[in-house]
This record gives sequence, structure tokens and C-alpha cells, in this order.
Amino acid sequence: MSAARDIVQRDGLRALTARSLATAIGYSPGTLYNLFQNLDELALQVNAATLEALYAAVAQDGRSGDPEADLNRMLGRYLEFLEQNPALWTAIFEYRRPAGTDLPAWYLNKVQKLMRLVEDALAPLFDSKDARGLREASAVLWTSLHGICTLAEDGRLSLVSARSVPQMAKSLIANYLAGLRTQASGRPGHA
Amino acid sequence: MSAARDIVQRDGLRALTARSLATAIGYSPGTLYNLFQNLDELALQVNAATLEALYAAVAQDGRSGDPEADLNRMLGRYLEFLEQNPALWTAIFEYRRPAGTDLPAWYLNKVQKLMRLVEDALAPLFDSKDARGLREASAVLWTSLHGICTLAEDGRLSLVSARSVPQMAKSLIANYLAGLRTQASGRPGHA
DNA sequence: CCTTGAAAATGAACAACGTTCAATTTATCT
DNA sequence: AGATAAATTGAACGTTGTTCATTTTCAAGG
Repeated sequence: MSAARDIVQRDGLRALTARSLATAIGYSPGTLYNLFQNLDELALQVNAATLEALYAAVAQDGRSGDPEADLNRMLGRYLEFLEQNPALWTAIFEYRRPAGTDLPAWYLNKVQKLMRLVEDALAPLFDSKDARGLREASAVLWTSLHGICTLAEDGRLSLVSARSVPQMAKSLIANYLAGLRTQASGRPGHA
Repeated sequence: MSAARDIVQRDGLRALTARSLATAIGYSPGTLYNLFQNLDELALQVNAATLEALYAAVAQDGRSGDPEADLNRMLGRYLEFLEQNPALWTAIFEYRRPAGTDLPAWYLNKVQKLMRLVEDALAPLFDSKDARGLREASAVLWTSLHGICTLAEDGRLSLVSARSVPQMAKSLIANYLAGLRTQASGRPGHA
């Protein structure tokens, strides 16, 4: 597993082939298939480990209770992780499931665990009855952040200067939260 | 080219192989390499055509001058296109460049043309001097929208119900614009 | 109608891929 | 040491992208 991670980290997900990994660990290709059903499952395990590491990085700080401050701190950790492990991060999104199969539940849970961090930070802005609204807003922020980072990776040039990714993410958080606040202040029972 | 598009539309980007395409058009694999440098370039052409079609779909309506209304109308067209051509849309993001090569400028221009639509709709919210801010806000909205759609495609289950994608996108637009407006009203020289 | 030159198309071949599995080696226990 | 179980192998199959010497097709000139 660690050898697989090293390969992905160094040369990307496409370089993770049965033969390259077998050579790296001093085994033959066939041996891998005694431990994993196929290479897809192996790649999924690598990504799962990355998700765990990303979670640990983003969750390491405590919360202050101020949503914007907390989200920006988490964002900093997120971008820090991305900068230190670009290939691992990219592998999460390069990965494609074989046709017809969905991502397993245990994997989706890891994604949800990350999204729950956003929910926790965002909770103060929502009435405790409005779990649905909180979930939706968190999903919007989480997926949007990934959108910013993904498209920034693809075409660094001319589209957006690499330096502006943190700017864009901060802009997203600041303005989206501002919008949520104006919504919230118009609702009854808001503190 | 149209045969290639059909294959992608029916069975996804992975099904676009030299031999499958050659069979589909009644030629031999080698012939393709007299017309295209390699399969990557061919796939890129398919995606470029999709970008053009997406542009035509999103740009078909006129602008009212109200940013939120215009963006929501464009969003409707965008989601409409996504629903009618899911595989073509997915192919844009499944596509990975061979290591070391960047997306060509003419391709990035097509992306930029789409983003310019967002800029045009968003312009009324910005001082005409603040081209940088307008560009950044447009990029945030554009990339965020892609993030929402992308992650919704991956794990439709449990993460987000498929029905809520339009909701999330509308939430993004409404709240982000609300944030921009509060920013704008605090600036000098705002109408 | 035949010849000729260029253009177009071929399909066999190569290396690398994921994957399988009978055969072989290694380990464990009595 | 012998027997049983476990682990590992590596050759083999089908498929992939890609190349290129060879063949076929076509258009123009005599």
C-alpha cells in the first residue's frame, strides 16, 4: 500500500500499474491479485487513505464558533495538504469507477466525514431545526471548493493564475456566508 | 468525428478506442493516425465540440441586466444540456492530458468563452474599473458550479440526492451574489 | 485505354496493459 | 522428516495505443 502511494505521489495514478507496483515491492504481478480483487480496488484504497490523511489535516484545529474564521482555517489546512500532496489529491478525482459500479458505502462515508467538518463549522448560522438547509449549504461549499481546485489544476495558464486559488476560495466562503447571513437575519427566531 | 461523439455519448470516453472507432466508420485503425496525431487529440476534439455545443446552449437567451435572473436562466440551460448529454459532459472532465502536456490555447479559449458569459451577466454588480474583481467572481461561480455537478455525478447516492443539484446551484448563485452585493454597497461610487 | 504519380488506406507487428491460474516454491504443524 | 496448507510465481490471453512498409485507390496525361 505504501509503495502504491509512493508511485501515485511520484508519477500519478496512471503510473500505478500491476507490473510497476509488483516490481517496486519485489513481487510478481500475480501476487497482487491474491490480496486485491483488481487494480481498481487497490487505487480506491490509496484514495481512501488520502481522504483519511486529508481529514486529519483539516480537522486538526479546534473550532472557535465563528463560521467564517473556522472555515478559512480549514481552507488553509486543505490548501496546505493540496500543496504538499498534489498527485495524491489529483488521484482522487482522476479515479474512475469501472462502468456500472458505484463507489462503495464505506468510501462515501469518508467523504461524508469530511463534509461533516464543514457542517460543524457552518452550524451556528442555521436554526437547529433546519438540518436540511445546513446540509445543503455545506454540500454547496464543499463541492464548490473542489470545483475551484479541480479546474485550477487542469488549466493553470491563462484561465486563472495559480496564485489566485486561495483568493477564489476565500471569496467563495466570504460571499456565500454573507449571503447565508442575510438570509438568516430575515428568518424568525434568529439570535 | 460524429462517430466518435456517438461512441462517447453511448458508452463513455473509455469506449472510444482506435479499433472501436475504426470499426464504426468502416476504416482500419491505422487510418485514424493519418488524420490525428493520436487518440488524445481526437478525444480533445470531441470535447471541444461539446464545449461549443454547451456554449450555444447557454448563450442562446438574451440578457435582462439582472445578474441573478440572467445567471439562473443560464444555469437552467446548462443543466438542461447536462441532462440531455450526460456522457459528453462527463467526458470533458474524465479526459486527462498525457503527462507533461498542457491543454492547448485554442481549447482553453473555448473554456474562457464560456466563462465570459458569466462575466457579462455579473458585470452590473461591479465597478467598471474593477475588471479583476469581476473576473475573479466569475471564475469562482463558474468553477464552483462545475464542482457541484462533478461531485453529484460521482456519488449520486447518500451524498446528495440527484434532485438537489439545481437547488445547490441556485443556492450558490443566490448567496454568492448576495455577498457580492453587500460588498458592492459598501464601496464608494456604487449606483 | 493505359500509364504514371501521388494520395489514401491498410493490417500485421510491437510494447504495455489488466487479469487468470496451473504449477511451483515456501511455510507450518505433527 | 513428512505431510498439509499457504503463498508466490510467471507464462499466457485478450485488449490497448501506435507505427510503418506495403498495398490499394484515384486522378490526370498521353
